[in-house]
Amino acid sequence: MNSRHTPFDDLDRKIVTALMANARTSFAEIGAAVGLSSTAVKRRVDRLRDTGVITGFTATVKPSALGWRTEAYVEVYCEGAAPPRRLAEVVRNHPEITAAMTVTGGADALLHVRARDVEHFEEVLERIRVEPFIRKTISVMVLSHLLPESPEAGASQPVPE
Amino acid sequence: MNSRHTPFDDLDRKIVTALMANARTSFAEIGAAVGLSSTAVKRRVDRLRDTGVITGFTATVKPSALGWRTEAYVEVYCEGAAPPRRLAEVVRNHPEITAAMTVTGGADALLHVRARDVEHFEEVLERIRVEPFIRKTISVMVLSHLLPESPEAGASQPVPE
DNA sequence: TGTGAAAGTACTAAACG
DNA sequence: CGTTTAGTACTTTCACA
Repeated sequence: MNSRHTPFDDLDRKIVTALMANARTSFAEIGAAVGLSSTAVKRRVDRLRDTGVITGFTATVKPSALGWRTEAYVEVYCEGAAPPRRLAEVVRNHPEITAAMTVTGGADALLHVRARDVEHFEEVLERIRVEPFIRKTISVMVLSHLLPESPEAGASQPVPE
Repeated sequence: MNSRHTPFDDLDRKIVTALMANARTSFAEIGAAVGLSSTAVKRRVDRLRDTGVITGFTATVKPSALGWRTEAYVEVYCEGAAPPRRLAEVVRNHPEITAAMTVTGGADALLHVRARDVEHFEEVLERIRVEPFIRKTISVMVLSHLLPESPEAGASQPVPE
């Protein structure tokens, strides 16, 4: 996971693009497309993983198929100066939070939340609101997607239905 | 891509979880973990792909390593009733938009935008603002992440640095 | 659905330009 | 960095319970 500035050439770009399109493409097939032997491709992929450019390979799944049918963004307003370290701890306590970041604008942080349904979402919101530092939240529910959803594998684990 | 309600048991859940953790795990290894032969695992994975539960396999990449160093959410306000169909067309014209959805609240839509830097982001914003229907935008820049970033492979293609 | 066997591929490491 | 070679492992199809 060495994140130093290693050179990153056109071949690497093409390899990364191929693996993003299909993480199970064989090294030989990638090699044929970029003009390299399969072992050379493997060596580059190993290096891209070591340097932290490629962080993993994941199956992309339709969240609704796993039982996550409700999605929302929650703007979080904190008491006084919000220490990002403490906020990060709070965020990790709630598995339904699939992304969280500090932001510019009126709110201190923005959370992306997935829940089974609206009832579940309300329960998550209540849990978040009683955390220390949290003064106020404003929720924006997602109605429909205008682009095909990106994987977002990290936190969307299957839920029992 | 048949999205019918096919039964989805514990075995399927475990297989999906294993493939989300590592899309290159062999069928034999998954089988050993869930108590199935490799051929049985393959058959289930094939079915999960056919039914649209698993939509693909992708490499997860650190966006900053590909040259995307600026990230923002853009709330979009439209003129009159915003037709989602037309909005979807607009959104597809800008490759920097990595996610887009209609939402509740004051705004009509929320866009997730990635750019190389602030200058590039400003250029994207200007392009979006001159689209028909768009009346106003409010940008929220992402400062830092409180959770490890999820893949989001879809639109983050490598950019030349 | 499950299993095992067999054929074809792919992965990986080693040796070398 | 690149290549080829060679052994091992994985995938895939097929026949069958």
